[in-house]
This record gives sequence, structure tokens and C-alpha cells, in this order.
Amino acid sequence: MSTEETAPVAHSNFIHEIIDSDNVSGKFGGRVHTRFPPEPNGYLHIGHAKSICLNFGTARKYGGKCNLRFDDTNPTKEDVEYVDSIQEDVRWLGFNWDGLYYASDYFEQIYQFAEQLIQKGLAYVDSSTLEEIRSQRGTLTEPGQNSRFRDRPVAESLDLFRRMRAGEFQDGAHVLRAKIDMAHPNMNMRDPLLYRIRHAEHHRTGNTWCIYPLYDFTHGYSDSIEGITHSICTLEFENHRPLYDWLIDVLDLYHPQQIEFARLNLTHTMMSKRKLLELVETGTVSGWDDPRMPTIAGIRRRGYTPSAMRAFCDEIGVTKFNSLNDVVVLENAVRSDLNKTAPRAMAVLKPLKIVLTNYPEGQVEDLEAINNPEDPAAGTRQVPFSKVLYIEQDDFMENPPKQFFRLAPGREVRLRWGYLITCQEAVKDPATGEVIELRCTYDPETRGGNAPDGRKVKSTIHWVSAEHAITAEVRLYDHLFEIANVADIPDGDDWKSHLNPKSLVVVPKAKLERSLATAVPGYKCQFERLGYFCVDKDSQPQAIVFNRTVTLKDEWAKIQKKGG
RNA sequence: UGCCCGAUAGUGUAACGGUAGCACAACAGAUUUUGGUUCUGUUUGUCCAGGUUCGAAUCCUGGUCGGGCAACCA
Repeated sequence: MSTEETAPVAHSNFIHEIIDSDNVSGKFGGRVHTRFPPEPNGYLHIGHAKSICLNFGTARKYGGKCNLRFDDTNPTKEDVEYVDSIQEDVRWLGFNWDGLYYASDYFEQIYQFAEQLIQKGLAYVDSSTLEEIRSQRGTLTEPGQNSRFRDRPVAESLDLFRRMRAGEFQDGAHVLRAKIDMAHPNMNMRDPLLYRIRHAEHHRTGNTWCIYPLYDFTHGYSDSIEGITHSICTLEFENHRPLYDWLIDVLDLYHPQQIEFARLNLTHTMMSKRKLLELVETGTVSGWDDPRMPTIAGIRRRGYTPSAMRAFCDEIGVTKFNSLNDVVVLENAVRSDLNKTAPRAMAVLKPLKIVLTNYPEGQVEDLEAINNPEDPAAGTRQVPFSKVLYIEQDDFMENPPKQFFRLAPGREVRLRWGYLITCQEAVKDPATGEVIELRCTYDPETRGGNAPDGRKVKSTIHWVSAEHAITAEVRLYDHLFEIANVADIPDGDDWKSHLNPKSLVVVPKAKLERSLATAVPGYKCQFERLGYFCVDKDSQPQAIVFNRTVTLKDEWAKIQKKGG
């Protein structure tokens, strides 16, 4: 277990306190061995990232081990495709597992445990129908009733169970159940089902089995077999812990400790695998790795870094409180990471042409630009400057309010790494009245951006040379949902009506500085004053595509919002 | 109507019987060739009611509110 790079020691949490006290008492002989146990039935999302960081991070903190174990007990839902994507995602997050296991590795052992339970009179084959079992389970407030097969002789159960394995019965004909207490206040203890018949091909065991153990019967035994010390899972399994403990104790096996924590919830998105699948299947998003998706694949394609993800998971903490984390914390994590590492470049999303009337026709200058003010080692580059440039439409206002510092008629601003320019005239489309071009003058004495007379300008804006710019597609992403808390959507409401219609805005013809022409998929940089962007996998050498990972903080946008 | 779990600034999270702190957000200022970054400061909090104690966010009791549980899913 290791990470690709050294990271600051993670914050402590209640689980680490439990481990500390176990290490003091010697409960596990000072060992720490965790596991991340996904079911290979879908793509991992950022909620899984929290669990991955917790499990692998805990092992790292204590010098212990962490296994990756696929919980593959339901052949009808699982697929090897997901096994591969899960491994890729875990590695991308920067973790390497100590053991790679599958619950299906233990099918024979678990089967033997089942026989032992039957022989001890602690499990029986129930030949009731699904409906009977359901109706006899009772309710939250009423006890259930014993199955008429509950007191079937041990020999008979054993015989039936072996014949279940041998494939003599159809799906649903029998199940194996634990014999605990049908009146138990915890529903999970009311003779829980242990095995069901499924004549289905398993992605690993093929047709070897036609009976498959259920989660509760599999998970604790898998933990026990692997010598897991702390079996960390989410809160909804809290009610399963008595069963977890019971199953291990009645067979007198090595007993890991299950500990539950609250799963991640994030504003403006959701973690429901079923609903995410619906977005994929209806074409609402382009796929599981659509950059708007909260999947690890989507977040990766969006341009997030593994270290930002780890920092986020550390920042939000681990508790048993069912919380809703603000997505701005995630955004802040990637900003602070990329701020230190991402080279800067200039790109204009909504071009406004400006002509420098006093700049020599045909002249081109290479100006030196600093690649990353946060990282001197990133060096400098040359950017071409000429008579006709593009600036951002948002950086000009004909009648600016008091707080607007940028370009306006008669006003001087600095072109980043370029010259000080003054706007002399705004040329309008006579038909629409829209400003389509600016006539400006430049001060030849201000090359690089400083005036010899020491005069100051209030604003520095970005630009590209029209002649030298490359044209590229830029995809601007925003929150998937307009509503902050998807849990607030009332039952019966069409949840899709709360999707953000502007979650993707495509800019087909953005103007990028020349140096970006060779950027390859995965390349991350900051477009100065706009945000962090990365080259999408759809990108082609002559048709570059950038994704916006996250905007920069924007004081002016905030002022506008208040004023508006 | 049963059982289990939880509750600390706007959000998230520390404090483990002894000064309620941190991050993000918000607000104000400084710096700045990105209205970015960085730095400084400010505002805002222990769900309620009792009890134990010299002293309670912390321990106890009772409430309130929130979450989970009745798949041959995990």
C-alpha cells in the first residue's frame, strides 16, 4: 500500500481513535488491515473515493495493509468491465492494493461454512415461496412468523442444500436461511437468507455454481479469511453488524471489527447509481465519464487531479453524521492544487476584435510571458503580438459602472505581458447596435506592461493575436443540478426537471494562444483570469477540445451578482 | 407503532470533565502585471429541558429533530 507521492498526514477521525485504542489494548496484535470492497456492477463515484481514501489512507497511516476485494456475489448484475474500471480508478487515485481478491474466491469455503451452520442446527433450507417468506417476515413493529420449514431435520436440510448446489432445483425453489429469531426487533436477524439458487453464469466462476451466497453471509467471512482487522463500511450496514458478528461467532472464527461511517453527499450532484445510469442511458450525459458526472472517470476527464481528490477527502473528514458537503470545497481543492502546478496560458472565449491604430502594419513581436507566477521553475514562453488582437467581450463596457475596472472608451488598461492600450472608439454594427470592434492606441514605451513614467492602470486583461491564434472548442461545465440538495426533491417530482440546463455550454470557436497548438489529451493549464482547463480525449491535433475543470474565483462576478 | 444511529458558526469538522478551535463560505483591509494567488482582521455555534459536578459540547435522564432498516441487492 502506497501513494504515488508523499502527502501530508491525514486528519484523524473517530475510526483512527478506535484503531489507536485497539493498538493499546492489543486487540489485533497491533495489526491494521483494511479493505475496499466494491461490487463490480457500475462505475465508482466520488463517494467511493472517500471510502478508498479512508481505507487505503488508514492502512498507510498505521503501516498496515489494504486489500481490494470485489464483492461479486450477484452474477446477474456484475461484469468484468466494471472490475477493470474500478482497478483503474483506484490506481488513478494513487493507491496500490496489497491483496487483490474476489469474494467468489471464497465460494467453496463459504459453502463449507453453510454446511457447518446446518449441522449445528443454525441454518435450514426453506422451501417457501418468495411471497411466503416476505409475508412471514413481519413489519417494523410486528414480529414475523416462523416458516413451516424452520424445524426441518438437519439431515433433510443438508441433503436439500447439497442438491441445491448440484443443480437439481429451479431458481427460487429453495433458499438457505439462518435460524435466529423471527421476532427479533432487528429485521436483519429474522432468519436472514444466506443462499439463493441462481442458474446464472458468473464473470469469474463461470457455471461452477448455481447457488450464490448473499452479502451478509459473504462479507464477514471474506473479512475473516483475509485477516481484516477493521472492516469499514457505510452507515446503512449498521443494522447488519449484529448479523455480521453472529455469523462469525457461531463458527468461532477470527473476528474483524465492522465500523460504519457516513457516506459522502455533495451539493448540486447525486450518487445514486440507478439515476446516474438513467442519465447515461437517456443520453442526458455523454457517458459514465461525462465531465459533469460525479464518477471518478468523469471527474478525471473533467481535469481533477488525484492529489486534489485526496486533499478533498481528507478535508471533509469522517464521522457518523449524515452530512451534505458543499461542492465548493471540492472545487477549492482542485483550484489550490492546480494553482501551484498548472502553467498559465491566454485564451479568449468570447472574442472582441481590437485594432491598434498606431501599431505598425505587419509588425509582429514576440513577448515574454511568465508560465506560472507560483512556480519560477516553470519558466517563460514567447507570445506573438500584432496589430489586430482579440480580447474578451466581458472585458469591455461602453458605459461601465463605477466598480468596473476594465476597458471602456477613453480608458487605459494593460494587456497581460504586452502594452498599455487606450480605447479610442467602439465600432458598432449599425443594424444591431452591438459593439463589434474596438479602435485602440498602444503606448510603445510600455512594452512588457510597465510605463516609464510610473503611471498605473487598474486592470490587466488577457488577449491573443488574431493572426496567430488557434481556434478550438471549449466546453464549459457547471453543476449537474440546479438544486443544491437533491434529497430535497419531493417524491413524485420529476427529478430530471432539476437538472441544470446550462451544465454544459459549448464554445465552438474560442481563440487560444499559439503555444497551446500541441497540447495533448490530459494536459492541464490555467486560462488566465478564466479558470483551469484540460484537453479532452475528444481532442484532435487540428481540432483541439478543452474542458473547463473549474473557474477561478471571480470578484467581479460577485459584485455583479450583488448589484443585479 | 419496533429497533439502530446521529445532532458543535451558513457548510463541514475538532475539542475525550477544565480558555469552544480549524477549513470553506461571508464581510473588511493590505499586496498584486490574473478582480487569480498570498497575507491580516471581523461576524456567526454546542438541538431543548432537567440532573451529576467546583466546573458539562463532553457524563446521566427525558424530550425534539434528522437518518437507516420490512430485495432471493450490496
